[in-house]
Formats: sequence, C-alpha cells, structure tokens
Amino acid sequence: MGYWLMKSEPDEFGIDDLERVGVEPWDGIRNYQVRNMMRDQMKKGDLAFFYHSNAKPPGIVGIMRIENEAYPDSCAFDPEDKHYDPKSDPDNPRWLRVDVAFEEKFDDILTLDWLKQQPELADCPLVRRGNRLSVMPLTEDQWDFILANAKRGQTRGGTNRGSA
DNA sequence: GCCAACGTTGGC
DNA sequence: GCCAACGTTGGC
Repeated sequence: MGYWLMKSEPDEFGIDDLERVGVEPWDGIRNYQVRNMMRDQMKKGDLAFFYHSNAKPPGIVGIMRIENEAYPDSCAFDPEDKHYDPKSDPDNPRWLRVDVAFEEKFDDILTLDWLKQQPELADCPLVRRGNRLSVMPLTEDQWDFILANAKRGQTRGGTNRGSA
C-alpha cells in the first residue's frame, strides 16, 4: 500500500468538489518527476492526502483513494484544453493521470504552518524549501502521524494544533 | 551540453 | 500581487 500527498488549488478543484462528484480524473500533471512516480509507484488502492495549495490557509483537508493505475491523460491531446500539449502523441502519450475517489474530509485543516513545525515530517518534501512537486510519496510513518493528528483534532472538535 | 530566457508553482 | 525557487526550452 502506497501513501501520497496530492496538491490542488481549491479555487480550481477542492475537497468539496471531490466529495460532490465522488470520483474525478487527476489530470493536467505536466511534470516528469511526478509523472514517473505515478507511472512507476502509484497503485490502485493507494491512499492520498488532499492538500489545498494557494489557499488560506494551505494545508491537508482530507483523504482520497487511488482508483486505478496511471493511464494516458487525454487532456494533452485537446487543443481546447488548458493543459494541451502538442508534443504528446496519442500513439505514445507523454502524460498520464489517475482517477481519485473521495474518502474523507477532515473537520479541521492541518495547516502547512503546523505541518512545518512537526519534527516527524522534517523529511517530507512538502516542508522542504523550494519543493514544487504537486504529487509526492509519504512514508507509512509520515502518513500515520498525520492521520493520527487529524483524528485527534476531530475528536476534540477544536482547531488548536499546538504541539503537545 | 551549456546556459540565458522564460514560464510555473505556491507561500506570503 | 510579489517574488523565490526551480523546471523547461532552445540557440549556440
């Protein structure tokens, strides 16, 4: 079982949109490093945190499930599409996507500010300077740590994420 | 294969 | 809206 963190701008597509539609193609990935990870490591049934970027505040807002292995991103073939890439040949697609399914929305966001303060996450690319990956793998320890804190916040019903 | 120009990401 | 960081492009 693999664990991931995937970023999206809530103005474009947020956790509430995913909850409403249930399943959504995660398309528009135009970064080779991310594509390779999706192609080589991402498996059906993997879990991913949904991260809101360019949000106020940015942070982790819920969980989704990877529905299939990577397959060609047809958006790249559509000249009308925002993510059109004329260099992607339908006979040899350059870009891939997966479908993701809504799993859970947290009551409270785990903010980037809080995530940055956690020693357990010091090695996560998310909190490293200059990181630009929109999809990144998490270790099982990192996943468990984040999930435990998301749950703890829910049972408390509060927004306080002070390091205890 | 170098590297300057340019585009994008994403926090602030 | 600004801008630091980084990836990509393309001339040479």
